[in-house]
Amino acid sequence: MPKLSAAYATTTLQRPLVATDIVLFALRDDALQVVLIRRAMPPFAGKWALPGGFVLPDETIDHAAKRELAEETGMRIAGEYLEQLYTFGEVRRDPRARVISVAYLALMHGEGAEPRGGSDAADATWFAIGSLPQLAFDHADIIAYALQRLRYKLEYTNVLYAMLPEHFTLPDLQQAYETIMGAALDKRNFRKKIISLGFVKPLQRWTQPEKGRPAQLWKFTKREPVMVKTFVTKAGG
Amino acid sequence: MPKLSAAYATTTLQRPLVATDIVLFALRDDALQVVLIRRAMPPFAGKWALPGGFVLPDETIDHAAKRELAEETGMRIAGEYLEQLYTFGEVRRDPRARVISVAYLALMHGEGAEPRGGSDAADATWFAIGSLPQLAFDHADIIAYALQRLRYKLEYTNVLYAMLPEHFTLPDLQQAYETIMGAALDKRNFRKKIISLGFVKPLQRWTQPEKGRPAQLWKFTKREPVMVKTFVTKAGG
DNA sequence: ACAAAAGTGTTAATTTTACACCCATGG
DNA sequence: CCATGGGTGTAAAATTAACACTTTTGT
Repeated sequence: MPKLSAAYATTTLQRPLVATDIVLFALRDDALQVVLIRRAMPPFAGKWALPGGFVLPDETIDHAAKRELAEETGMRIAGEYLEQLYTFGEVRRDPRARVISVAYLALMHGEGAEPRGGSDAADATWFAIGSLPQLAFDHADIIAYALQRLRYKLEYTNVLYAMLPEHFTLPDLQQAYETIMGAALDKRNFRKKIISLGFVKPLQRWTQPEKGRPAQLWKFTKREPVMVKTFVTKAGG
Repeated sequence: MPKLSAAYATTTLQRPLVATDIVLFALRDDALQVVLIRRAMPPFAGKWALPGGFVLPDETIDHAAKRELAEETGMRIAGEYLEQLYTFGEVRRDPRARVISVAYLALMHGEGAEPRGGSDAADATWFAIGSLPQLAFDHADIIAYALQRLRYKLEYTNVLYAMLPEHFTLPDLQQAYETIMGAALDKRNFRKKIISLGFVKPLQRWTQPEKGRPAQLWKFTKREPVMVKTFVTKAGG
């Protein structure tokens, strides 16, 4: 194996370290929530933070993200959604050492998904986006960035498949959009739009509500990321 | 300063290293071109690669990107455009060691901007996107990703300000779009669109061409990133 | 029959597309 | 007056936005 350049080798003891932080969102109790852990170790011991940790030498960054999430919260991103967000590299973002963190956006459906602390996490639980505690490091920035990205993605992808159960009603789906976007949508226009995009298809099944008319159940046509076919300006003349 | 956890400290000698690679695009000779360097050192000595290098302990990643670009090519990203793209972390992407690379997208206007080799670069020059040489590492993937990102950005931002001179004609601007998107656009519709977006404003100056009618000069209203005000679904009902 | 929630259609406004000729200049 | 490239408008089509009543069920 060829050696690294002499110039870089001399700085070896102060190289930046590489970590990953995961913003795992789910819809719970009609709110967008994120999993946080209570840090067991300094710095910021006792403070809430995103799950995450250092990337090991023989794993990809994606793998580190999934592993740390599982270790610290018990949550697994299986058929759900995991996407690299951004790499945060301010020099003093971690008081211990120079740590560069590759942040991830993860989505899952949150009903019945209870995190449990583990590893470096004294505790782990969901927080609604609107009532986050004070956070360690630059994790508030990371969450804000993740939320912005999620909102953009809702506009032109089907990523919501990861946040809803396999079968759902259109009012459920609309509720999910509204909760995440923080805005009310017109029911008729919403339905027309979402159906015409082809993201969802109806089942021959209906809910059995205690009150009100039963709602038809739908499913996503694909449970993998699909983009709207925008983004091709037209030719001509 | 608090210490890192014992578990992580034991892996200290094989921590991932952090580098940055820069995809610097410019429009030259009616083509989208990218700066490549010829590697002076192994691995891939003699092969073409993106400019880039390791992140030093006391600099941000953005800074490392600018510094390495300057060292290896002599090019400076001043009032231009620099954006973090994606972090590439496959375990064996660098045969020397575990190297994680934070890739950047940089844009500048390329007329009269001649790179020169330096530092670890035996040579540095522009290549048209359509005729790239064989590339070291996963740099072909990185360029492909950067190109995709640039094309998306053209659709909803004014980033082209970084790739055009301060004053330009609308045919120049259209040509730039077409070159990057790889598609022809209708002249009248293009003008209506770009003007209605408010990205550009006309000057009271005209070109003095050798042939044909003089063209009016325009400038960008803002020489900083601005997004189209899309991305807000409407409320109601 | 009432309360609750689901479902449905039409019109106006806006945006996007298609398309062809006239204008200003230099040689 | 010709060649070259710049500049312009309008109508059709598609998309988006606004908006209110009827249906189904359980009690």
